Amino acid sequence: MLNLDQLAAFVSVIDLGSFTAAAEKAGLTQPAVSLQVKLLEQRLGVRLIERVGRRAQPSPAGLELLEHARRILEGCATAEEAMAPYREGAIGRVRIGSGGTASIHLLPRAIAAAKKRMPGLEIIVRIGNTDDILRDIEANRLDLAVVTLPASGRSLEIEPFYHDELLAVAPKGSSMPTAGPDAEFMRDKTLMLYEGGNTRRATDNWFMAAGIRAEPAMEFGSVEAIKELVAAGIGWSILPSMAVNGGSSAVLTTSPVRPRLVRELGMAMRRDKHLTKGLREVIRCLREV
Amino acid sequence: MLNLDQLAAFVSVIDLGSFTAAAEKAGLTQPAVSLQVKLLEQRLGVRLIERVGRRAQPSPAGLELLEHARRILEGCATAEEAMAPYREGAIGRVRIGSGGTASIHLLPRAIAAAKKRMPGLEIIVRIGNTDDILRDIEANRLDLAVVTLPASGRSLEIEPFYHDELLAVAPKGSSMPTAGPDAEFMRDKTLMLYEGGNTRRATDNWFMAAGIRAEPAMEFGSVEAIKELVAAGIGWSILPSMAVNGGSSAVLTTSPVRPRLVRELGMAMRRDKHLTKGLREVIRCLREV
DNA sequence: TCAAAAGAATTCCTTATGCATTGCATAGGA
DNA sequence: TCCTATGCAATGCATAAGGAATTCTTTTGA
Repeated sequence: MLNLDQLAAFVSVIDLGSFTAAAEKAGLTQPAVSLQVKLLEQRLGVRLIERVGRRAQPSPAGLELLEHARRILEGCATAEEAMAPYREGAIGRVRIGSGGTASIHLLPRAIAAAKKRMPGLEIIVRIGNTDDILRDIEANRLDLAVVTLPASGRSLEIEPFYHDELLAVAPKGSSMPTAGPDAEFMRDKTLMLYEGGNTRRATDNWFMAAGIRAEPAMEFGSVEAIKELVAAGIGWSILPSMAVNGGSSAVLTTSPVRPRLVRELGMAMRRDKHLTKGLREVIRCLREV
Repeated sequence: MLNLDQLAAFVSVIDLGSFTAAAEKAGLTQPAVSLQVKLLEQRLGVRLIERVGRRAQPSPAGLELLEHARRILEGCATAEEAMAPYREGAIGRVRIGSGGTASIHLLPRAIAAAKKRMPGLEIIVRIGNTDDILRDIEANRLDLAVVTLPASGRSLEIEPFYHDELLAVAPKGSSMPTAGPDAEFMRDKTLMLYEGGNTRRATDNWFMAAGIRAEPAMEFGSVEAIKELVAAGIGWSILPSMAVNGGSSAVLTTSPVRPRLVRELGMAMRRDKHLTKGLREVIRCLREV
């Protein structure tokens, strides 16, 4: 393999016309530079510098190598410069996987905060179900997951960071028990439940605890669609508070259920994940939400 | 100053997806490669490889460095190669790719002529199909290709240099129309055609022009094999004249077909190929064939 | 001003070892 | 029966220490 120090020494000698001068510039002694050039010549099997009289001039081969060498050295400089933004943290990429609800109502805030601190940060959000996302985390196709707990995986590290209460949601003006509706109360309603993995499981368990089996009239994969349906008076639902705490109070009536029902969101990463500046920033912003 | 060994180690690890594999390929131990990459990362102040579980993947920064590194390493290879013609003693080496027929009947003459002028010239011939050879030309694994035209490639320069007529070939003593056999005449014969890319295509077109679809009884990848079969009286064929103009007139009857059918051979090189003395010589001898 | 030789310093590689992840096997629970 | 959990062997990378090789400096000569 060629050696960049040797190439640089060679170029410098030609440019300055002297081994001694090149040595001085490089902070070395003259014999060191002589040796570098000599080794390069040996390596290529070609005489590169004609030591004639006082000035060091390139041989024909040296002349041609000069062009190549300059290009190579310039390429190295360019490469080094290209790395600087990454070092400063001015550039980076964080790939986040998340369920649909969090993507809409929770991530944007965190992402906005992170972007404010690191404007060059590139953030990619992939929406999917928990299993797929965790698989991508394990395969390092994603850097960070935001999922509803519980979640497991031997190579994963999971950090709960947000409690989100599930609320009973009814059309505007519906009568709601003051202590909050319980399972008994809800069973008579036309129920539309969100067909998300852990969120749905939590809901089922809540009914189950009261000895009731949840029998939703409809199941939807989209919280937003359910909100529309409830607002239209089709029926009731139980939805994450983060999804209904926006401007929807004008068309929906919400209340905590009895006993209260909370789902926990967590961040998941590979245990051995290397924390880049950008990733660290995003995690910090998520914790602060 | 950056270090080419480190860059090469880094690229190799990414390409092979493993430190251990890269080490093996480089004839080193795994810790050596780990160290190379680590030093490179320290030097640039950036994480380059995500050691995720069992696989090694490039980080965003690594991905960008990868492009630079490849360019730099290729530049080094080019530079080294450019020095070869200046090297004393070794006159050079020319790597030629060619189809089977040309390799047997055309190249030897040209090579002999070149060797006569430059006795020290080292010549390597690789036989293969046009696609593979052109790919090797583009990748600079070959210096010069001799292929049947048409051939194309963005980075290739192609120079036609030889017209080779395709002849009808029959067992010795077969009656041949004086004006030469046409497609109509040939269709009744037991046909054995050479299964080469452009040569075969030219033959098909010749039949097609007469409104006849070539229906060979057999197809062979070897012209020599077909000659044997024709000589044994199995059937007729249409073969490059260069393949049957040798000592085969004792066992074969040949004739130009009507209308005449000619295939064109060309030389192909990378457009930016540096012409060494040896390469120039070989090209000259090929033109003179 | 450059080249050559000998000793010194540094770099780089190898061996040995530890830690983490992974895949498979076996056992337990819904 | 299927899914989940736990233990074990295997694999791959990181680290540390010793040693080989390279590369530098000093000195001297042309």
